[in-house]
Amino acid sequence: MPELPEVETVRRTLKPHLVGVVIRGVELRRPDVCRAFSSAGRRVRPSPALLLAGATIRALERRGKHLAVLARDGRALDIHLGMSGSLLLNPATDPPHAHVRWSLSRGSLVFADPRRFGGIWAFPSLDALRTSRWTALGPDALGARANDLAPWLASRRPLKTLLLDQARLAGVGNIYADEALFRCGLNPLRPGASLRPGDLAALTAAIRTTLARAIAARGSSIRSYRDGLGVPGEFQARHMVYGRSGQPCRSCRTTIESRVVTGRTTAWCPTCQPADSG
DNA sequence: AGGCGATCCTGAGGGC
DNA sequence: TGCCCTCAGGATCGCC
Repeated sequence: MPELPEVETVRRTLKPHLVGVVIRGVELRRPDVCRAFSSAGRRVRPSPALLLAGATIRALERRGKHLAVLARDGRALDIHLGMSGSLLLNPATDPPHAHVRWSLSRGSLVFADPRRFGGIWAFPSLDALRTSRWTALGPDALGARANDLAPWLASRRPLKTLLLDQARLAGVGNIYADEALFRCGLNPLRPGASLRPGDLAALTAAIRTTLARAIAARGSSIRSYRDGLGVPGEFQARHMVYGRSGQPCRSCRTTIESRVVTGRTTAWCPTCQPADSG
């Protein structure tokens, strides 16, 4: 479920409640959603200590769709919400599939993930996290620059595929790829190599604007997404193409088309995003 | 290189 | 009511 705007919203909603807080204990109800590493980089068995038991939380950071929880003593967690994951502060009752629960000096934090495509990666240092889990991530999409997209001009892959590639640009998923392409009028099936330099600038701006507006609306709640306090987002009401296949374009009334591209349902307006324009 | 399908999972929703 | 099928905000792996 969560792409960059949702993860950023979780980060922002949790931050004021978590920074400076002490983690009293960690309950690993499903240890298999956790992967832990030693300072030598070796895979080790996850334990409460590796999942920040006893730590004071120093900061929450985000890169793409990854959320990092950093402790004052250096320990670091990388949390990925996958398709159905959530991080909830002080839930009244535990949500279904609550796999990890942190007891805090004030309250508690729960990681739940029904489909278990997400998970928690524990590292002894932020450096270890950055040089392993985050090393293959491209620049964060929220600050995308035209230069980041320049290599796309040499690719024959469709724009949709390029946007989903986290190694090129980190944070864009299925919703915001389609929404950003609509915003700049580019057809998702066009190869990167068909773009002109001006298109790169327009696409870069569209990515940044789409993500920023989605964050301002606190993300998109299609079915299950909630922020760190359990509140749904509101950006889904403003989707122009995602989930609107067969409905009239909100700009020109043309019927929205859809097709599977790289395994993901892709929606676009054939009039606003013509296949041959360029 | 890169494209494709299968795979990891559970749950919601539609059709019958 | 129940069963079966399809689909879902992600990412990885093996195979051509």
